[in-house]
Amino acid sequence: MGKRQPASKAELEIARIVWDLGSATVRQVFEQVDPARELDFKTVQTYLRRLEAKGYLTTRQAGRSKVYSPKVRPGQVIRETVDDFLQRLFDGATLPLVQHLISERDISADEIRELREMLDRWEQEHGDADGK
Amino acid sequence: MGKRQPASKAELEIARIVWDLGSATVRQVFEQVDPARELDFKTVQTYLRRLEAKGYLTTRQAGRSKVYSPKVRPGQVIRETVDDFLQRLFDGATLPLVQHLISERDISADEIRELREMLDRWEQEHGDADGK
DNA sequence: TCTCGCAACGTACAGATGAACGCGATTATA
DNA sequence: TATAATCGCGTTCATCTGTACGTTGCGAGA
Repeated sequence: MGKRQPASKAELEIARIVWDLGSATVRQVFEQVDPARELDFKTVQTYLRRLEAKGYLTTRQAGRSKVYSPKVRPGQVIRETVDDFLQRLFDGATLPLVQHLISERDISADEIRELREMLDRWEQEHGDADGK
Repeated sequence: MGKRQPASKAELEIARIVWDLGSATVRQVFEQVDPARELDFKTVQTYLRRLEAKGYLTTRQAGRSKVYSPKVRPGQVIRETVDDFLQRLFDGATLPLVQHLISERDISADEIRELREMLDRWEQEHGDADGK
C-alpha cells in the first residue's frame, strides 16, 4: 500500500531472479544473471541493496552472508510494473499488447493451445453475463 | 538501424502520442498528454527534442513551428521495447505475460471473443504442423 | 510601427541509475 | 598459521531522467 519507490529496469531484472529462487544470497543471484550482461558481482550486490532499501526485498542473516527474499508479493510488483508499461506504451489498453505478443513474436502451437484453455477457463469463471 | 539510444519511459509516452497522431506540433502533442500527468508545455517540448536527438523522430519546418513525425517505424520501437521488458521481467518468456494480462486484469467478454478469433487466425496461418 | 504571445533553443539542475571500487572483517585453504 | 577468497558496507561517479526556466526571434493585431 505504501508507495514503494519505483524499481529501475536493472533492479527489476535482479528482483525477478530472487523471486524465481524464492530466496537467495548475493552469490546465488549473481550466478543466475545472464552471463551476456557481464555484470560485476559488486553491481548485483548494489542492486540487491537498493531493492532492500526500496522495500522490495528483506534480508535475513545466515552465517556470514545474508539471504534476500521478497518482501512484497512478486505478483503485486509485476502487476504494477505491467500497468505502468501498458499505460505509457499503449495508453492503458490491454488488448493491443496481447495482440502484439501473439502475432509479432514466435509462439508455439502448444502455447496457443494453452492460451485457448485459459480463455475457456476465463469464460467459465466469469459466466457469460459479466456485469461490472 | 544502428543502435538508437534507448528512449526513457517518459519519452516513450510522448513518442506514442506522435505515433497516434501521425505527425504533430509540440502543442498538438501537449494537448494529447493525459492531464493527470500535469506536464509543462516546455517539458513536452524537451522530450520531443530528445526523441529527435535519439533518432526516433524527425522534424519538418512548417511556418514558425516544427512538425514532428516518426523516423523509425513505431512497430519496430514497440517491438524492441516489449522485448526488453519481457526479457527483464519474465526472462524472455512470452506466455507468462499473456497469462498475466488475461487473468490479472479486467478484460471484457468482448475482448475475450476477439482474442479467440485471433487465435483462430493464427492457427489458420501457421497450419497445424508448426514444427519448432 | 510597437507590442504581445507563442515557438524554438539552449541551459539548468536535482535526483535516479548503471556500474563498480576499496576496506575491513571473516572464512576457507594451503 | 599465513594467505587467499568472500562478504557486506560505505562510497564514488559519470550519465541519464524528469521537469522546467529564461532569452530571443518572429508574425499578428493594435
